[in-house]
This record gives sequence, structure tokens and C-alpha cells, in this order.
Amino acid sequence: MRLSTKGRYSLEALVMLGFLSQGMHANISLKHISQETEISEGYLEQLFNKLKKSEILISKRGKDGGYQLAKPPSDITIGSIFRSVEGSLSPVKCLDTDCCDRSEFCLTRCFWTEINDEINQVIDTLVLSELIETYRKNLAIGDKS
Amino acid sequence: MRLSTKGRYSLEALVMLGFLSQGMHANISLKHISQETEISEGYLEQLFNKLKKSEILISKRGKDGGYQLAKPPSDITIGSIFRSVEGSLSPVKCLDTDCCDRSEFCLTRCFWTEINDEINQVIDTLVLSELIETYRKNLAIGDKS
DNA sequence: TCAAAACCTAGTAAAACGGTAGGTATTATG
DNA sequence: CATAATACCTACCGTTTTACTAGGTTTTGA
Repeated sequence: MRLSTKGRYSLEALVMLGFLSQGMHANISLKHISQETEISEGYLEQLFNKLKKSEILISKRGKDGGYQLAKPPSDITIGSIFRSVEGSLSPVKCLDTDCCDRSEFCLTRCFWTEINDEINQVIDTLVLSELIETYRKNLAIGDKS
Repeated sequence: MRLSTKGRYSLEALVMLGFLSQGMHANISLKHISQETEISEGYLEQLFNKLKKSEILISKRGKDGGYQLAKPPSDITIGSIFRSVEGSLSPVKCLDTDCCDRSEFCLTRCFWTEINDEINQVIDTLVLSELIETYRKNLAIGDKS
């Protein structure tokens, strides 16, 4: 039931990316995001690679290159981010691979499916723009104090 | 977000135990459960050890010894089973350890808390007796065909 | 041409996973 | 009292995953 750091880091990085590029169409470099989030550049690179393949990010190479969100952040669900970097999110493997041949397993499978659906419902409803907005607000509060 | 086999095995074993001991107060041996579930006896032993500590199981040693549920299965939530064998179920570690000092992290923490609550709500509402019942029904259907 | 960036490949230490092996302690029964 | 069945305990162990790091190549704008 535990997410690895991949999911958490990706989310933090994308929130940061979204925040930094708000309103503009500038490319944000890995270096920049790495500095802001304190996530190592190399590790971030691997995550961003996956996020590119999932069409959550686009990139531009060369000088002044960097990354941008491929879509408006209101179209990017948290679930799509997690699935992109973590692989399947289903609580047990046999939901993915259909490995069972006994009725006991079928029982638990039904049960896992239920849990799985509930989790997916949560993370596929929440959207990146909401988190960016929350971040912006948190930051404003932090500045005042 | 993925559960290891510990959670799945434990659940399967407890459903089986509950099913086998329905109505009676007999002790069910590890060997018996291992045979029915095809989970290795040694591995099962480790899981049952944890489930004992969580007061989900009780045991009796010596000949004719074995395990019983410590409470009626309607009082055993799936969540308590998972937590017993998997440790914390929170999606990210920083929910447990309070490791953050930056506002970004606080943002994500808020978010994780939300997801966490939803997951817990699902697994703490579902109860072992329901799964045993489902198993019993599945078995009946299997017998007919 | 040069510097900054993405892109690519490989390695790696540590932890977790999914067990196995082999013993000790306890208990009902013949 | 001996025995067999059981829980209980400790340790080990191969494999996979995690969370990185290192060191290069390619692209691009100025």
C-alpha cells in the first residue's frame, strides 16, 4: 500500500514545475527543479523520462531547453502521474497478471478489485492544478509570517 | 501503493482459518492451513506470529494445538490485518515520521493525508466475516458446476 | 564555437521480499 | 513415561527493488 519515493518526488517536481511556469511558456531546466525541490538531478531525470513517455511532460533540448507540462495542469490527474513512474498501482500483482486458478484466490481478487477501484477513484479525480494552487496558497501564508 | 504478499497471504489464511473453524472452537494447525492455501508453512508461521501480537489470533501449543481467531470475525477489520503484517500502510513514509521542514513537503503531506484517509476508510470498514461469507458462497457455486 | 541543456547507459550499495533450515518447548495421548 | 504433533524461535539466503551516482553523447541558441 506504500508508494515509493518515485511517486512523491514526481508529484513534488511537477507541482514545482507547474508553479514556476505559471502563465508563461518557458522551459524549466532539471537543474532548476532539482534546486527547488532538493531532489537529485540524476534521479529526477529518470522520473521525467517516464513522464515524457506518458505524455505528461514535453522537453526541449539544447541551450535554454528544459521541460514543460504537455497539457494544462487541470488535465493531469495524480493517478496518471503515479502510474507513469510507479507502474501499476494495484495492491496485489494478481490483479494485473491474472495468475489465479483457485476459488480462494478469486475471492481475494474480488476484494482487491474493490479496494483498487476506491483508490483509483481518489487519485484519478484529483488533478495537478489543485495541488499547484494549494502550494501557491501555502507559500503566501509562509511569506506573511 | 502495492501490497506485498504478506497482506494477501494473511488475508487468505485468515479467511481459510475462519471458514474451517466456523461454528467450532477447534484449533487449526499451520499445516492444515498451509495445505489448503498452498502457502509455505514457514512463511505462514512468521505472519501468524505478527497476527498473534496484534491480538488477531490466539494459539495453543502441543498436540492438537493450533490457531484460532482471537475475536469474532465480524470484529476483525481488514485494515488491522494489513497493518499487523505490513507495518504502516500510509502511502509515503513522511506521514509516519514527520520528516519535513519545507512548505512544499507540507503541501504534499496534506495531500497524502487525504489519500491515506480514504484508503483507511475502505479497509477499516470491511471486516473478515464478510470475506468468509463470500468465500463460502463462492465455494457453493463451485460445487454445483 | 561554446556552453547549457536534454538524453542515454551502466553500475551499485542498501533494503525489502519471499522464503528455507533446523532447532527448542509444550502438550495430549497411548 | 515415551512419543508424536504442534507452536515457537533464530538465523540465513538468493533475488528483486529502491534510490541513487557516474560519465558519457547529442542537440541547440547565442
